[in-house]
Amino acid sequence: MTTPETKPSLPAEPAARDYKHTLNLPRTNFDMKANLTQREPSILARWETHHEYESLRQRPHPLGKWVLHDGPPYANGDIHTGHLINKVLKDIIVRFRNMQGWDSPYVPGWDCHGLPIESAVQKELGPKMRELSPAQIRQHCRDYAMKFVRIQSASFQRLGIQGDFKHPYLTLDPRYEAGVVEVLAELVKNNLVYRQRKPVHWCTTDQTALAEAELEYAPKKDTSVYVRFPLCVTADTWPAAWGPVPAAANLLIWTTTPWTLPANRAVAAGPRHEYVCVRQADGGEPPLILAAKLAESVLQLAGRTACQISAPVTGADWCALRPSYRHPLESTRTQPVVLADYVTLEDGTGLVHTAPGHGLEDYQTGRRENLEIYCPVLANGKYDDSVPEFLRGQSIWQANAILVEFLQAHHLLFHQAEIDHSYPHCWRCHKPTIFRATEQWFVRAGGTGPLMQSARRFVEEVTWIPAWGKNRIVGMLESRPDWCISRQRWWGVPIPAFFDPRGNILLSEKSLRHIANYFGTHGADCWYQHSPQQILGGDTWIDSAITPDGQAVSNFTFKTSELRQGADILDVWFESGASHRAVLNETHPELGYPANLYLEGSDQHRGWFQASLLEAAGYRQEPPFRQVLTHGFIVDAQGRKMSKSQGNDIKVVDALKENGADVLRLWVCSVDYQHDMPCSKELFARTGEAYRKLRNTIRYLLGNLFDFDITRDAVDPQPHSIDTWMQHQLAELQSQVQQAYERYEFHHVFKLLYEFCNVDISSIYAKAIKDRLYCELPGAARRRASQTMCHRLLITLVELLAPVLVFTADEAWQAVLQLPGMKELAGDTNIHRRIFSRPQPPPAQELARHWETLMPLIQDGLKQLDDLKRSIGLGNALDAQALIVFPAADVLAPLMTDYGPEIEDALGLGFHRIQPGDQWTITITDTREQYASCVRCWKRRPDVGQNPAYPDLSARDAAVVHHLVAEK
RNA sequence: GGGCUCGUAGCUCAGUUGGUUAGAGCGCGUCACUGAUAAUGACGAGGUCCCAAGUUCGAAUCUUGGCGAGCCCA
Repeated sequence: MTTPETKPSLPAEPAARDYKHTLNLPRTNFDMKANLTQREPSILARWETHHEYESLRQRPHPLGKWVLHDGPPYANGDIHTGHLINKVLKDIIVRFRNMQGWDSPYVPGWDCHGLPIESAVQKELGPKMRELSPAQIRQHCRDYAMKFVRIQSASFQRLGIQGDFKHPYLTLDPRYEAGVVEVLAELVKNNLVYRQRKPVHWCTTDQTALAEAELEYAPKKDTSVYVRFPLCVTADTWPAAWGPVPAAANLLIWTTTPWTLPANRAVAAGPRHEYVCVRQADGGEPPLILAAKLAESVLQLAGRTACQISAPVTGADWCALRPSYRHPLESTRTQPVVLADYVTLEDGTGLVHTAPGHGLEDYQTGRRENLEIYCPVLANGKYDDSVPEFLRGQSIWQANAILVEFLQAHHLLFHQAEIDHSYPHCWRCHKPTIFRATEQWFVRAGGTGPLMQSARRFVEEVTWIPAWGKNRIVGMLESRPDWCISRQRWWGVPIPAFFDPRGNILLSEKSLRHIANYFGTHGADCWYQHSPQQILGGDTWIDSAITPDGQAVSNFTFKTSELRQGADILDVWFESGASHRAVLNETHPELGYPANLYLEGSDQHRGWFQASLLEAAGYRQEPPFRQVLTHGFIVDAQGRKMSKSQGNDIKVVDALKENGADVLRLWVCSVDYQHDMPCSKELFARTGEAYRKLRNTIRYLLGNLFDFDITRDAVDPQPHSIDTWMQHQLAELQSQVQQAYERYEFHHVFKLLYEFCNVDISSIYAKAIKDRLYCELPGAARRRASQTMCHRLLITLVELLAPVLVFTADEAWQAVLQLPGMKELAGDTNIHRRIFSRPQPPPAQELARHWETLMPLIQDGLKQLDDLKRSIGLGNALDAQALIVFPAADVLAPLMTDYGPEIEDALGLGFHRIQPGDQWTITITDTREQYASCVRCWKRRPDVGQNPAYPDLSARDAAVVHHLVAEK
């Protein structure tokens, strides 16, 4: 192809060459080489200067509003392949919705608070951090977050993501923070928030709560003890299978943390495990109760032998009798044996010492069984005064030895051993951590409460794609406990509770609404800088109060000068889960509640989807989203997860530099995102090849339209032509691609378009129309009809590819606008502001059916051509002819004078003959010895030289050239 | 250990309610063209449908059990 600017003026050469100038060879400025890495940034710059996003918003939207609400990525680190898949999928959706005629805005967001940022800042600051005030620490965190918002925003835009990047939503925006507190106010209003003790990881050296991410696991030596807990033996709690009711018996438990024994409040048994009563050889000792499977090994460990083991009873059957025991350290306390699913028989005795104040599972059992969440350990790791006297004021680390001594003295110690196990340590001081119950804020989200009921109803009202997403979230809701929303950190939205010196707490709907307003103006930082008087705006505040024992009191008068602010912040999931309020209603009210779609990785069933659903269920009548679409995770070429430590991760920034955004976007489009997606450099390279095919197809179409003015030259296809076949294929394609978009099946979009370019256009159609495009008179109806089809193909392809290949479609559209007549007709100077063209009416079904007869014939012809190539070295199909035999009675028989030339061209032959007969056959023969070759069209046919004025031309070419000469 | 999910040519994907010899495109190999030219066309070779057992006249498809992988929990 030559570009329009460069018309080579060849020197006078042999006559054969001269005819080349009489051909209509393709011309275009649209380069074969994409050069995406250079071209894309300049296209972005043009969109920016022309305010394309804003002008898209102002375009007419016949279908109304359709909102995809962005889940906020965490403002930490460069973008990775997870961002790539997520953001590109979102962008494809938003763009095709806009092109369908919806008003589909996109407001990107960032999750800016939370531990990872606080930790990163802590690492940067080092020991210096301890000298900083909370407000100063928060400022560092803010700077850190904003830096990565900028970095990620630039990367997203470089990927061609279109949206309101000038006005993103940020969870550290004061108005967002206000929205979060508003949601809290709604939940408080509906009595869904309470305060209670719960065990958290605790460092007794730093005297602080720790998050899971702040723990380092290291080997630790501990004393493990097997302890006798005296069973309360009664006839109706003693299973018959265990034989005669003894005078006394002991439960045998095992623990590696003897210091938690004072806080024991239950013993847990597994419902399906079997328990037995073991009577020992040395008669004096009361029988022991433990799991049947472990009985022998435990006795052996202690060097004992059993003389009699009873029949077994399952934990469930046993607990149905409501057995109880006496606390080993306080014999007046009677405590229950309860069931718990997590009891295993891997080690221990199958009976688990349960201290709800010192373990998460224990805590959950405690909540379920209404046990006291008892934690006698102070922040510094020493016992308080509620424990037996010999332990008071002792450090728990020393208490182990004291307790072992005590147990031994009271015949409660069955056996002890030293063990070496992996144990959590504080990442700062590297000392062992403990679980310690502290006061935390909760949302009543678990169980069967009203919030859960509402959440379950919401789940039914939402369309989950894929459908199993619903199962997944239902499963999670079913098993979830109440939601602990407080964290003992700095970087987040404070839980704005005030405490008076007597422990009364101010956290009411009224106070929260007031504070939300205050945060909205001053930002949540004011919590650490302003006094309660300033915040509450007066000397007294009359409101409901929560008393130290958890009761609600109304009309309580707080003296603001006496109040101090609580130090807890909200769980970041609560923050992002509030975006349906903070963004859809507060910071970007143009979006509106609810959103049509949330789209995130499948991990968000537990994360953002659930947080959003639960919060909305606490005070809304309608779920925050109508559809939820999930995608899988990126894995490497072997299907393993990507991780920096394994070194198999792909850097998006590098991949961008190597391939360009459109290739990465095409890759996202080409994979079935509902499952895991393998990703590697090689796969990007492969996608690059597919990209080039799409690009070249567009280039071919453009090149053949250089002299075609759609407003003047359009000609409907002749019914019995390959154009009509193409029109049928195109109509089919449009309907299938539209359907695939609507169903979010983008890999089908890709496959449909790619195969269409490869097969329908490149292999069949483009080949068949070459002769008429190149050799006929420019204005010949046959040529114009094919150009008309090329034009339709071009517009349709560019439109259908536009949501995916955003840069290439833009570039192609600019070339389309340069075609004759297009500027006036198209109107839209930007493809991305267009609404999909309505499909041309498909041709009559019978015409399509004709080609079902002809295509196999063409296939057969190709095979014969290949055979001739091998057997007699026939190189060019133009040196061959076809004899087409058709059944005389076939419906196609009268049409064969039309279809004959179409078959000739579809096979790229020089000549053909048609002949009635019994059945369809095609016979290809070599004509090199038979006919002369036309020097213009290279077809070898009998009519070459027919016109004496042009002895080296075929009849058609002679006529064309004659006409061209006459025109001059 | 539990919940959800996946496993079909080298790659990306189709395979309807079980039904002939499991398909497509790309890639690969060979050839052709040199007027889509760092492009294009043709032909060809590629599969233990992850494995095993079961149901059935018949299984890629249904059941069970493994193996491998991912996400979320414990």
